[in-house]
Amino acid sequence: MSYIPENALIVQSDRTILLEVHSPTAEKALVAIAPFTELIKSPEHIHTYRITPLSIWNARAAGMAVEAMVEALHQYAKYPIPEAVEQEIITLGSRYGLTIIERGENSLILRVGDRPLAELLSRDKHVAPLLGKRLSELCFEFDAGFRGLLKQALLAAGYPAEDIAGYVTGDALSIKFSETTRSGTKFLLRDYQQKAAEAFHQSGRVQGGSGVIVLPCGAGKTVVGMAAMAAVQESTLVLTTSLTSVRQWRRELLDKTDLLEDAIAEYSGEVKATGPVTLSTYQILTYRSNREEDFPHFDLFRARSWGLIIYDEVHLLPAPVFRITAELQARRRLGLTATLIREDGREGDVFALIGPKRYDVPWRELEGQGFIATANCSEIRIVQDEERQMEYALAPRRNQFRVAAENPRKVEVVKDLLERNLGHRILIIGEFLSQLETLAQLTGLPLITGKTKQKEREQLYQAFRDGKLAGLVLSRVGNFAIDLPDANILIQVSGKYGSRQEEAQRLGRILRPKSDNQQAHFYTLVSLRTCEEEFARHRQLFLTEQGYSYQIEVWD
DNA sequence: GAGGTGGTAA
DNA sequence: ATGCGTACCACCTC
Repeated sequence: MSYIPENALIVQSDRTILLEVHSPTAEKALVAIAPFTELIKSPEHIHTYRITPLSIWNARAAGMAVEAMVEALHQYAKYPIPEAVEQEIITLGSRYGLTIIERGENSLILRVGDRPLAELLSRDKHVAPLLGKRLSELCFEFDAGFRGLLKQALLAAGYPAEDIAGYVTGDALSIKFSETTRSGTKFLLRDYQQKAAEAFHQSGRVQGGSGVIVLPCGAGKTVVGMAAMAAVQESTLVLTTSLTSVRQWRRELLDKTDLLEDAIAEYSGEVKATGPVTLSTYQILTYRSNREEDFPHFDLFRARSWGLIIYDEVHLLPAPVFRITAELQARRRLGLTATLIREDGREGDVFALIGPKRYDVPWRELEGQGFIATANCSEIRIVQDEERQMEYALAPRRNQFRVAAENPRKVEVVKDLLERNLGHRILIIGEFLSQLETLAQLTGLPLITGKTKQKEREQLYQAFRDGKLAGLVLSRVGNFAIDLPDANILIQVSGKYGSRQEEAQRLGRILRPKSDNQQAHFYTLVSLRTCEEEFARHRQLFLTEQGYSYQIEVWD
């Protein structure tokens, strides 16, 4: 058995790949395998990647040959590659492109690579009903309305289609980036943003595109969306998760492009307008007054001739929107996200209906180039007063978490941290309103909760942005308020059961690059000898998996 | 602008 | 691991 010690990879038969970070060939190995694998975790010494059918097909869609994938593994593997893994890459990888959707004279055509597959598919339970007349041994005609459904069915059958049938031309829209933003600073599209937009616009064999761009939080996904709009030059529908996000898009569009106010419309609960560029939310689209009814706001998709539909945070796209997207396959579609992983496991629908992954950049790389900040994480463990310990011990189990979370001694620690980080931009985030109210009072910082009026929020954000406020106290609104500017210290006084999602979002808050190169710091406060410790362990795991270092301090 | 509904976190 | 209970969002109607 051959063994090459200087190689960085260990390929295992469960389709995971271990990468030894300190190996001399680690960097090259990573570049070689990144296109067809997914990162699972990245603690300090060994990173874990995984090969999945979708990761292989994404690479194929990006033009990577099956042989190149196998070769990458052979070249950098420390031990021989398990036969099964090589076989899987070859069989799955070579399926991509065996089915092609193309434009016929009056309809769409499914072209199949070989006869056995044509027979197989024409008998497939889900594929067959969507196919129309068989034009030849290898070609089937089908109804253009089934384009999305057919791609879903083919993917489910294990033969993802390459769709080169092209797109309709939407209403023309003139949009370009401004050289200077309206706020007066010089605007330059970053290299990776440019590449991402190009990868989208020139992907596949047909000009213009469909697909997903994956970028970490804070890397400027909105800007990439705008670059795609500038490339397409047709009217655009932007779908987002929240109103805040809608407003953010509007602000960014006005700030960085030559679009005028009137060209950008908002379709929301408040205003139902459409324009050459229309911004809306998933929530209004999925609204209906009762379960049997149709979705009244789906008309928005037909309101204009959209040349491009942008799905912001595409990993959160709700199921009904998938359904309508299946009918909109002739429109260009761009998905933006920080992660392709969906909680409901419908990654395949994103692949089939929005499109393959067209571009991504590893977090580390952006960190290295200074586009997102590096973060230090500390956990501060705080002893409870004896009285409090008794209260904790006697509390019914379901209340214990709250007792621990609201440990009054956390206030001292917060005050100390405020002093230690004088002059920094500080956010304090917590779970329980009563605790946050106390904290706000004692620190003299303003509190923002769900009840705070939108207008007041914006004023406070602005004051914080201008440096007139040293810090803000936030309830869970802080998880969503994406327009919070440049903070570099985040203090988490209580959190939900160590929720990973929440942790990631909150961490993302402070990952925007700091002009003065200050390190971002994430503190989380935990009461000693309480259930908070367990949740903390959870979090440590998460942080280290994500490649962040953390320290523990004890406060007593 | 208030108050209700139904969704989400996970 | 899960899920209780709490908090929040965005929609609707009036």
